[in-house]
Amino acid sequence: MSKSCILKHFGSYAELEPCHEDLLCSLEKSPRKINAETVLCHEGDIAEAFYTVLSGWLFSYRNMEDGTRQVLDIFVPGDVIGLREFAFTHRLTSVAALTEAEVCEFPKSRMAEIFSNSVLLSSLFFAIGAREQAVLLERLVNLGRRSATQKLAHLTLELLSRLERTNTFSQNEFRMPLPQHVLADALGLSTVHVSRTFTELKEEGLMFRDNNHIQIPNIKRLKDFAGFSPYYLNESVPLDSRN
Amino acid sequence: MSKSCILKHFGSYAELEPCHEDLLCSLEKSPRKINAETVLCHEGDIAEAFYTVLSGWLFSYRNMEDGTRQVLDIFVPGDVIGLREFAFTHRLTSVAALTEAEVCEFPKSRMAEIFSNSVLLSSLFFAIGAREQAVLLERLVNLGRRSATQKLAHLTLELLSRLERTNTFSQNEFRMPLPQHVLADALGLSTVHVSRTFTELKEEGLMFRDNNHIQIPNIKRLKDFAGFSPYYLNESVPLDSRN
DNA sequence: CGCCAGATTGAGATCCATCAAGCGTAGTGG
DNA sequence: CCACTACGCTTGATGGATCTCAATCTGGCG
Repeated sequence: MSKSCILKHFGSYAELEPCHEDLLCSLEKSPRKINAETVLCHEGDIAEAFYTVLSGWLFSYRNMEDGTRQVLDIFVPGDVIGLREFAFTHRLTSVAALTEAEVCEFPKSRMAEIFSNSVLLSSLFFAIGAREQAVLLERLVNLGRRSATQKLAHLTLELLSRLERTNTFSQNEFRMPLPQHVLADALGLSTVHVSRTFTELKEEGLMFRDNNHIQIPNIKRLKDFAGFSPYYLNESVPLDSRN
Repeated sequence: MSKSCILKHFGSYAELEPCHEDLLCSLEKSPRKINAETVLCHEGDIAEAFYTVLSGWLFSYRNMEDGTRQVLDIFVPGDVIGLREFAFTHRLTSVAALTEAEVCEFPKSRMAEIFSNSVLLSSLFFAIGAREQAVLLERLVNLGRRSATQKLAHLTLELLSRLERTNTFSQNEFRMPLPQHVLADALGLSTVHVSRTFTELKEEGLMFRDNNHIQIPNIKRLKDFAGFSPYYLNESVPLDSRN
């Protein structure tokens, strides 16, 4: 976490040369701390910047008229927040922090520099947008055609898989700082049912949760159960680094 | 439909100059006809090209292990198919035609020409990707937090709104060539329930469907009912056309 | 005329939501 | 140190939305 986390993230897609690293770093302003449970931006705000996540977890959501809420993204270190608002003047969703977090602002207007100076970085940004789409797609499948237990297992596996990209840790346990009501709003369930679903997964021996700590005794068994295949997160076109 | 439909689509986002038009057109191969009900590509195929839709409707889907299916995109003339596979070597979904259709292949590898030759077109492609994300986002909200009647109304309004971008027609009726089982797979419902839902909407006087023909007596009332706001489809940053 | 796919309708079952109560832990103030 | 509170989680009972299975209907088409 010492250097720009975005470099680590981008570097996991393609070999970056110093000129690319300089350009990327020049876009990031100095990091800004956010407390847990605070809102970074509101739906409808003017959208002038992206954010890159240095540390901590955040999530985006939409508040519905009937008082319910839909959680749309969950952001972990290395992610870019708000890329999709490149095409919009206003924020499509609100964003709030789940834990204490650090983000770097990154003015939207400077994308033009990327596009005019580096084909590789243009491709990379485009690829990251494409990957975000793949994640949304998979979540659509999750909401549309899976049971509550599968939904919960699948989302957990997705997050575990995404964390493995930039962090390394024991494969079968990790910290997932999402309270049950956030999971509920991400999966289209009620918080009560999320609780029941966790106990069901526990009784099946598939997954254990204690105070935000997740433990998975047998990853393969859980993946089979949830219908999870990680290729939508990990397989990617190698991009060469000419320019 | 005489000229490239993609020009019309791209032109609706920004003022295109002749050089842009030439570059775009040079990417498109000659159109290819597809019969209704045939598969254009399969999940897992090598993904070497995008397609632009000249005419007709298509959809993308994922077949699940348990025999169910999730429909993920619905494509209408002017749309780009497969942009998100820029970052993947293999197709994430299968794509099939709903009606007789014409598509133009567009080799993925040539995106590099776009990135190196035109900042405007790079921005435009990026913006189109962002807009696709916004559509997926909204569909996530739809699946997660709305009732069956709202889901169906919302999807219909989305398609109507998207058609209005490139076509012009009477605002309160249009042809929507999606059989009920496709709607069911798009909304995470059973076909039986889609049928019931249509009759419910009919009884409420909100929406009528007869043989793929949709009629909406009072658009505003339906939008209120469905929680539909079109800003995620229509509002966009104006991009200037330098370079 | 018969057939087939799409659509409708009915009855019963299932999954999940809602409401309500209770539990445990962390924090707060007296 | 001890109420007191607040929040997240759990558990039970009940109801509702939607699914499944099955039968029927309709329109197009060979």
